[in-house]
Amino acid sequence: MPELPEVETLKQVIEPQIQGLKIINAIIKRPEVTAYPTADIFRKRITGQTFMGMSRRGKFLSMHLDSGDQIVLHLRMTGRLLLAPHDYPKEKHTHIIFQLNNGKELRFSDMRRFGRFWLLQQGETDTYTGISKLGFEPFDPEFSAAYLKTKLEKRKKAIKTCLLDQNIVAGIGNIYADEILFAAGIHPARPANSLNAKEWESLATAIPKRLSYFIEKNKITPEEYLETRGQEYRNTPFLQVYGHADNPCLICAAKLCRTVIGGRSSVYCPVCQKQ
DNA sequence: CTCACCCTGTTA
DNA sequence: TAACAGGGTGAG
Repeated sequence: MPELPEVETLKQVIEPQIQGLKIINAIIKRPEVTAYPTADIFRKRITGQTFMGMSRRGKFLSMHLDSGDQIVLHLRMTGRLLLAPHDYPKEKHTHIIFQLNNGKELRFSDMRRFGRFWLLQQGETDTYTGISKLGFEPFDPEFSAAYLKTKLEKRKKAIKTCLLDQNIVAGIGNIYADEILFAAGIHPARPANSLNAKEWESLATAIPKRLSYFIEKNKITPEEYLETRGQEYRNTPFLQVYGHADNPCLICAAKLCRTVIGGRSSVYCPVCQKQ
């Protein structure tokens, strides 16, 4: 489900609601969703701890606890996090329930079970979540056309594949890669080493611009979020190319094309994004 | 690089 | 019934 804007939305909705609440128990129904440590150690260690805040890095979400421990979560394709009253109907595929001291529960559900939790203990070096290998945040002041160019100008891979590489820029997924490349006027299959200076600039501008636009469009109140069960907080009506294959391009009215790049479905305008 | 895989549900 | 789905990893 989530790319950077959705994880950011999730953080903005959930963080103010759990701050200062204590975990009185954790029910881990599917032990495999805790990648590290084991479900039993995970549960014992966090029980009794208090949520201090949340932070996002790329598509990872970290929940900071009072001891300095961090619960790290990656939602992958279909993971969801929902704060609900304890008697609120449970989603199908609910795998972890954090029971809180105000009668509410923070619940993780995930139909495809790809999502993963880690517990980083206070003072421990993170060698397992992958966060330490991530590239710049798109909103990092050091992120720039020069950075992209330096990292990618020798690569022959399709530029879209490079945008999906979390170790270059963190947080871009399949939908927003297409939206970004459309905004930048760059064909998704262009080899990275074929981009010119102007195109690196367009890309470096489009990345934070498009992502912040979608963060804005995704804004949702806690009430709406609960009502839709955390499912529909991506504002698909604002997507310009993804999911619009065969429709007319918003700029030139040419028919949008669909293709597969790096095994991922890709939509682009054959006129605005020349090969 | 491509492909299979981890899973289940939805759509064609 | 099969293809496809917003992610990431590991094998070949």
